[in-house]
Amino acid sequence: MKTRDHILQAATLRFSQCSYEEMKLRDIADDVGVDVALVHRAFGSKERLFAEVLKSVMRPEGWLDGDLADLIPHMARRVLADRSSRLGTVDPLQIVARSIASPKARELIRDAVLNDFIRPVSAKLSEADQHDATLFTACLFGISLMQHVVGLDLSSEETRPADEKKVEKVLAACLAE
Amino acid sequence: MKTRDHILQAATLRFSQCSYEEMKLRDIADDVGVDVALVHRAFGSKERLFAEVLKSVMRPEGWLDGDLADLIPHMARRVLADRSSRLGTVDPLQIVARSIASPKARELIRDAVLNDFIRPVSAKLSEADQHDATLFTACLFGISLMQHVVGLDLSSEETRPADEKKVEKVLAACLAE
DNA sequence: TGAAAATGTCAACAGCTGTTGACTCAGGTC
DNA sequence: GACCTGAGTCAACAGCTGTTGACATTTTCA
Repeated sequence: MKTRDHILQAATLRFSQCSYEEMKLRDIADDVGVDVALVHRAFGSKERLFAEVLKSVMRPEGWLDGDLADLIPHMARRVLADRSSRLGTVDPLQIVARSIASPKARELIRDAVLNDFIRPVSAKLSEADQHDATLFTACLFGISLMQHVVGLDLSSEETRPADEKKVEKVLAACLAE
Repeated sequence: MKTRDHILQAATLRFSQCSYEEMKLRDIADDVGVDVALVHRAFGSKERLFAEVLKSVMRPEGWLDGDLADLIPHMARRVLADRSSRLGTVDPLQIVARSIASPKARELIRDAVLNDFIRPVSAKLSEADQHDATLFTACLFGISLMQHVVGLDLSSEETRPADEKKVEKVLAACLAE
């Protein structure tokens, strides 16, 4: 595996754990064991590095495959998953949620979310409605943000199944015509 | 009106337009027409200034007054309001949404949201459920974020009434038992 | 009045962090 | 061997921004 790939991998993990501003190139350099200058030069700039991370992570296998009926419970489960079951994994929702307010990252995220999430979801609707798909995405982001970034729990271990059902209902309400 | 109040007012407006990191003390100084040092000293630190803004804005008149049945349409309307109808106004949701990912602001926001929003909403529920109230808050934040920070529209002028109805349904689904 | 406290200014510091230029070194190619 | 290219290191720069100390000015009040 090339060093460049190691850098991308380390950056992806970092960006899913902290915001664009919090994420220092020197942290990645330490993770990989190289100099900061190399991290910078490998992608040209921090901004372009973030763009690469976003690109690689917004098209994962099975992200938006299959049916709407599968998508909703899948997302509900994912978004309520607790920290222990997410160790080491990378969640695109979290990367987006963490850096969405950063001026440098905002436009990149805007485009990625629109093209790689909202539009595909919209296309799955019987009457393709971008407002509905955007509402759906908004709620998903809000939940992910609250749960993983702010740290206010939306679910406890005991009530997990009922909580997932409720989130499914909320998400379904976004897409109902 | 004392200069300190002018500073607080300018800061409130600024924080509702950009994130904690983006908001520079020098901007406020220019707004008010004083030196940066004064802005800093008036509140002790940028962080304490933000805390004051948060405190002053999270207890506005009529924020959470009245019935649950009123709260839902009120929030639906507020969260879909377009830019022109919000000129000069300050929306607590936006202040929170814009800075929620900032490490310095995160804890302050966490406490404020929990104490001044989630708990009061939870108390209004027939069976006070904090998970439900948190889900409600999460969706609200997500929608506000998408609409006002990211800039992806959830509604257009022509479809406004129907869009508000849909958001009401989504919010109601969060609180249904 | 006169002292002291508050209000405010100015300039400079300090720390961080992305970025860049100069250099080294290994490996492949002619 | 000579040359060149790409990977990598090192040190330093540059710009920003919260913060602070020293000083000037106004207000307060005994």
